[in-house]
Amino acid sequence: MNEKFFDLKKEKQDRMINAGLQLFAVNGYRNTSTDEIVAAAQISKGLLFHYFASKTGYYSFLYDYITRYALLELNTRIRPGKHDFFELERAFLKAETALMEQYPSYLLFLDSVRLEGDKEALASLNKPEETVFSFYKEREAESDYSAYLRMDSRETFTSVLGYVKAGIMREVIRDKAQGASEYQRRMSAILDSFQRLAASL
Amino acid sequence: MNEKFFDLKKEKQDRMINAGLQLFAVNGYRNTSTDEIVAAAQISKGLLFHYFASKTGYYSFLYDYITRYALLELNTRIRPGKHDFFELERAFLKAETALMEQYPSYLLFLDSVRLEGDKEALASLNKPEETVFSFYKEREAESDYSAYLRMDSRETFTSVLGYVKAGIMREVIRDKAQGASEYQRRMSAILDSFQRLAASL
Amino acid sequence: MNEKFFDLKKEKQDRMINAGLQLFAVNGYRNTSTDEIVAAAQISKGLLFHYFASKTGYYSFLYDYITRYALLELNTRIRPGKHDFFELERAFLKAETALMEQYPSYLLFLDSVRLEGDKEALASLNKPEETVFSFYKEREAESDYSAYLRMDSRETFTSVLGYVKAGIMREVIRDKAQGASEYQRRMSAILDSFQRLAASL
Amino acid sequence: MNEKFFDLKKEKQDRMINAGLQLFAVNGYRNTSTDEIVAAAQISKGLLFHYFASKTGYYSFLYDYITRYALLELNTRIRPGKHDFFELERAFLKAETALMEQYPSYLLFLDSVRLEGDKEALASLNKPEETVFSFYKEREAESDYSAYLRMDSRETFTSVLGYVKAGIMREVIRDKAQGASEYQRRMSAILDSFQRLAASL
DNA sequence: TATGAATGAGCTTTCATTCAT
DNA sequence: CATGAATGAAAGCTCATTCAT
Repeated sequence: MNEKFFDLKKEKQDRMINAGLQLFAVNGYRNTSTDEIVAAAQISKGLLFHYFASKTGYYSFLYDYITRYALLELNTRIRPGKHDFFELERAFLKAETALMEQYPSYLLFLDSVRLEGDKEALASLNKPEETVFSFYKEREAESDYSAYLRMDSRETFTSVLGYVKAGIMREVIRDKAQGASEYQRRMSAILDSFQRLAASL
Repeated sequence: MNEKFFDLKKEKQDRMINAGLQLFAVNGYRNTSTDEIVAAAQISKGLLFHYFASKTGYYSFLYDYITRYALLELNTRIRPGKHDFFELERAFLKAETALMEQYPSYLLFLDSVRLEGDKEALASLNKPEETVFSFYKEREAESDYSAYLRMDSRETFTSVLGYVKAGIMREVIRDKAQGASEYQRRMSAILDSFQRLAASL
Repeated sequence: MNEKFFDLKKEKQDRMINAGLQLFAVNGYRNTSTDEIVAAAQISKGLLFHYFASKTGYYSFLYDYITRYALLELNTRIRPGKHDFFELERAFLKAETALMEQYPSYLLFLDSVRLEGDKEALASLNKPEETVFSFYKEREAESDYSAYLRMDSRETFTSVLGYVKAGIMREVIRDKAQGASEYQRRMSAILDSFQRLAASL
Repeated sequence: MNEKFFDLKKEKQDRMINAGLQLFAVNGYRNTSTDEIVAAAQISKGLLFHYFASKTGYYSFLYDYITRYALLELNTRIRPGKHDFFELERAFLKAETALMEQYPSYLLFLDSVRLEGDKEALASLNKPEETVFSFYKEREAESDYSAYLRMDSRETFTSVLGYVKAGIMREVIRDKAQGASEYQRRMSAILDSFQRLAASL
C-alpha cells in the first residue's frame, strides 16, 4: 500500500476504511465490486488503486489496519491478569462497543474473514494467525474461573460463548448500522443469564 | 428447472446435487464457477443449463430439493409432540448424521445460505422462510423443558444451542470430508455437558 | 495456450493468426488492443482468451508458431551446403514470397519483434534466441563467396544485405497487403545490382 | 505548447527534452508513461502538462524541437554544393556525433518516429514531411558521384546506405549510453569499405 | 440427451489529464 | 512557477449463458 494514505484527512481515511469493512463483511470479497467500494467511500476508482494497488491489497490493508487498531484498544483497556471470567467478558463487550463507534462493522468484518471462501483474498493477508480473537482466547485462558468450576470445563464454556457471540453478531449487525447497541444488549443479557446460572449451582 | 432431471439415473442426479452443495457451501455462490460445478459433477456445461436454465436456477433448486428432502426425513423420524428437550436434540443429531450419509454437505450448505452475500442468489430462493431450521424451532418450542426450568428462558437456551451448533459445524465440516462424525461427537459432548448442568440445578 | 486451437477449421486458425501478425507488426504490442484483434479475426473477445489465456500468451504463441512454420518451410527449400551466395539469397527471397502467400505479415512481424519495446511482451517469448534470422546467418556463413572475394568481408556484406532487407520491408509492406510483390521486385533488383557489381570487380 | 518553457534554466529544459527523447526512442510512445517521463526529468506531473498540455503535445514538441535543432547544426556545417559523396557522408557522421553530445538519443528518437505505430502520436506531428532525413537526401542528390559511376544508380546506393545506417543505429544505440561512439566507428568502417570498393572498379 | 465452442456484459486495473493548493 | 492528489475513460480479463452439432 501507499503510506501517503495516512496523510489524508482522518475523515476521508475513515470513509475509505468503513466502506470496505461494511461491504466485505456483509457481501464477502467477491460479491463486493470496486465500483461499490468507491461509491460508498465517495472517491474515484483511480484513487482506490492509487493507495492500495489492487483489490486484494485493499482487503489485506483493512485486515491489518483493523486488527492492529483493535488490539491497541484491547491492550489498553484489558491488562493481562486473573480477571473474573464474567467481568472480563463484560470488559470485552465494552471495548467492542467503543470500537464500533468509529468502525461500526469492524467485528463483523473480522468474523467474515474467517468465513471467506475466496482463496486469493485469504492469501493476501499478511499475518492471518495474529488475530484479535487469539487475544480473547489468551485473556480467557488466564481468567479466574474458580467460582464456576462445576459449570463445565473452561474450554467448552468459552468456546460456547464464542459461538454465541458470533451468532448474535451476525443476526444483529448484518445490514443494520444501528446493530451495535442491540448486539450489546443481547450479549449483556446472555452474560447475566449465564452468570446467574453459574452462581446458582 | 426441467423436471426431466428426475428421469436421470439416481447416481447422476446425486453427483449433480452433491457437487453444488459442496462447492457453494465451502466457497459461496460467487466464488463457485459453473466450470467448477460441471467438473465436480462430471457433466458438460450444456447439461447444467439444460436442466436448471441458470446458475441461480441451480442454486435455488439445490435449496428447494435439500430442504424438502431433509424435512421429509425429519418429519418421518421426529413426530410432533412433547419430547424431552435433550432427547429431541439427540434425535436431531441422529437425523443429521443419517442425511449426511447421502448428502455430506447438506447441513453446511443450508447454513451457508444464511451467510450468503449475493443478492441475486438469495432473491432466487423460492420460499426462503420455509427453512429446515424453523422445523427445529417448532419442535423445540413444544418440547418438554419442565425439568430444566431454572436454567433460563427456553428461547435463550435454544438459540444458544443453535449458535453453538452452527459454530461447531463451521469449524469441523469445512473442507473436511470426514467432518460429519467429528461434528456428531462434539455436539454429543456439548449436549451431555448441558444436560448434566441442567440436572444439577 | 489451449491445444484445441488446432482443432478449429484451418481458415479460422489462419484468420486468428493473421490478425495478430498484421496488427502487432504494424502497431506494436501496446498499440494493439484485444478489441482490434478480435475485430480483425472476426471472433469474440472471450474466444481469444479461451485459447491463449492472455494477450502476452497470444503474442508468444504467434512468435512460436510463425517461427516454427517459417523454419519448416526454409529447411525444406534450402538444404545446408555451399550454395552460391547470390543464389542462396534468391532462394531466401522465393521462400519468403511463398510464406507471405499464407501469412502476409509474417516477415514484418518477426522484424517488429526485434524492435518491440514492451518488456512484458518480450519476456513472454519462449525461445527468443531461436530466430528465423539465425537460420539465414548460418546458411550465409557456409555459402560460396569465393567469386566475390574482393568485395569485402563476408560478414560486413551480409549484414549490409540484412539491413537493406529490413529497410525495404518496412517501407514496402507496412499497411499494404499487396506489398509482398513490391518487396520481391525491389529486393530482386538490389540482388541483381550487387551481383553485377561484384562480378565487375 | 507554452513558450515560457524557454525561460526555464537551460539545464532543466535539456533534462525535460532528453527524458522524452530517450524514453520514446527506446520504448515507443505508448510504452512510455507520463509517470516515467516526469521521474526521468525530475519534475512534477503538473509541470509537464503546464508546458505541453498533453502527452501528444510533448511528443510533437520534441519532434519539432530536435528537428529544428538538428537542421540548424547540419545547415551550419554542411553548405549546399557538389561535395564528394563519401566526404559528405563523413561530414554527416561528424555532425551526428556532435549533436549526440547534447542530445544523446536524438538520432534514435528521429528514427523511432518512423517506426511509431501510435496513430494519435503520429497525427500530432506538425510538419512530418520536413524531416532531417530529407536534408540528407537533398545533399546526397547534389553530391559529386562521378568517381563511382559504375557502382550503380545513385538512388539505389544512397538508399542502401540509409538502410545500413538505420540498421547499425538500432543495433548499437538501443539501451546503451555509450552507443554513440560505437555507431560512429562502425559507420566509419562501412564508409571506408564502400569507398574502397567503389574506387577499385 | 449431451457436448463444449462461442459470446459479451461486467469486473479489475492502468494512465493521461485536471485542479486545488 | 510548481506540486501531486484525484478523476474516469479505456484496456485486459472472467465467466454465466447460448447454440450448433
